[in-house]
Amino acid sequence: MADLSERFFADQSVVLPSGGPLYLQLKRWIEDAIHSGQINPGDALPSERDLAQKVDVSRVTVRKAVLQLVRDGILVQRHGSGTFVAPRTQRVEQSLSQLTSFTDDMARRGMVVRAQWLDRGLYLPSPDEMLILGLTASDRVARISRLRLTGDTPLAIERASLSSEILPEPLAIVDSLYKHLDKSGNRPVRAIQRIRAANLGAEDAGLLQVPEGSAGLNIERTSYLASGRVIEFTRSIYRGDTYDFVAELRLGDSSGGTKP
Amino acid sequence: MADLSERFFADQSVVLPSGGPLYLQLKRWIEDAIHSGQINPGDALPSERDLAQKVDVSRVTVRKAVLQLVRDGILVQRHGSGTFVAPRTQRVEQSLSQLTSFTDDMARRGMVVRAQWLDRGLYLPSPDEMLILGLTASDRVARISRLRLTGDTPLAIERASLSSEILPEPLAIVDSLYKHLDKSGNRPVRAIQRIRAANLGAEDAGLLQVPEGSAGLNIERTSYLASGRVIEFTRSIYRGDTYDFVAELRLGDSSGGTKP
DNA sequence: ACTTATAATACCAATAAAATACCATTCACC
DNA sequence: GGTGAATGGTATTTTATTGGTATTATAAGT
Repeated sequence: MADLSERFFADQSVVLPSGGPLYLQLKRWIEDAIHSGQINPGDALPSERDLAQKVDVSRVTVRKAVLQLVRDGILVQRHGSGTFVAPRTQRVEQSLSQLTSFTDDMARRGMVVRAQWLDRGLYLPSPDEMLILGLTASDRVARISRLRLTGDTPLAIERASLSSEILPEPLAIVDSLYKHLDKSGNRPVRAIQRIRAANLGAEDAGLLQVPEGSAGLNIERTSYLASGRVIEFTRSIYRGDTYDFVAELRLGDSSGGTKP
Repeated sequence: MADLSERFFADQSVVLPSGGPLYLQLKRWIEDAIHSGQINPGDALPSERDLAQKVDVSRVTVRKAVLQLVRDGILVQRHGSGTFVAPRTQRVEQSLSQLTSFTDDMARRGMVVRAQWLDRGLYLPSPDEMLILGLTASDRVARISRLRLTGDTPLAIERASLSSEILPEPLAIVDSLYKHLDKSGNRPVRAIQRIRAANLGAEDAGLLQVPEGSAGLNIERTSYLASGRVIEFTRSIYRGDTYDFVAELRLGDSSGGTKP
């Protein structure tokens, strides 16, 4: 603890970045310390009282700065334990979530992506859909399927299923499904994704313009609202030869224990 | 805040890293004693009560330090017998479990996984290996490949490539590649992973006992040292029908930070 | 004059750290 | 083979440190 504060305050003088209220100066300063690598994910911040004494402000002022950083997901607090820099995994997950947005992901690779509707409509739910979306046989399910392409090269097939209660008019979707959901207040906050390899059947292979039996990436994603309710179930099939899925892993440190 | 330096100094002339909780200071002291050769693998530590009395802390405090070292694989305890320094080969780096997650992952599904060597040796590097590992045509590359199976069902093929500088004797590997690397001080801290679908060629399909052309998950992983240097490059091929890859995503919040 | 944001003070609650007392196992010795 | 002194293992309690909250004072903006 004392050690950390020493490190923490070693380079910078006790003079805060100027301008604005104290707690904002302090917030910016902590952010800088994290971004510049002086404090790393998993590290503990000095206790609020230590920080306050060192910078010579009241503890509540420190707290106000810290709380904003907690709200932003930069810091994590544990009552009775301490304040810690949030693990990078959250940020990795955030970057993974951008896979959610197919268009963004491809645009990052310099490709212009267009979509072509395959189907939009209300149907009787399949057993799978009833099970996952929690529907009864008398409910209706909204299905949206489209083909993603760059130029004339098909890249992926997306088939989304939602309760008709959430998406009563599938034809009303013009832009992104997620934007549409967001406008109606149904915003997914969490998703479980399963990736596996599969050989493409005749229909999918035809749509993707590859030989039947070619390898494809099969990604199933179930999205949840903050309430925990399932909002959407999507099965995507990517051509194995044009799409890959990149992720960064951070290998943990075994050095243990509770950080003071 | 208490500091044990003086107490240690009284009996042993060891400079103790000061600061932090007592049990952490003690833990660091024991680690140093082992690393500096004052205690050797196989040797017994003083009993917990003796240590406690010598350092003048409670036995539970000693125990907390010892338990962490046991958890890290540095020490081994035998009820009624004593505490001993673990032989080097037994030390398990928990941190690497995320990398060698294959076994854990399968174990979690109730499967017992075994491995079968396909190849271990030094070769002339392929262009890919030269590029990724930073080798010249006159360097040699160490290749390790093995088949993972449950019972008699093959699950995956792993092919790792390393610089011969890092792994001069591939045949010396008996257990885990990562344990071996750790012993020689080459410890990966970061990895980039690429997942894609691919149709299996004749050789791989034969090893995995599936028809040629079946879909497989192709995972390429490049591991980095803390210095940023590439240490290892692994291509794994999983059977598409027996392995899937599940991940949880947290969908980011687009709302910005504070607006003063 | 009133509201708002900021900052300080004092106190509450949860957790970790450390100490105490007691239980279970091993193993040398009789 | 029994027996006891050694060992590690566990439960409970006390204390210190941490974040959490309510209240109050002050300065700036309207």
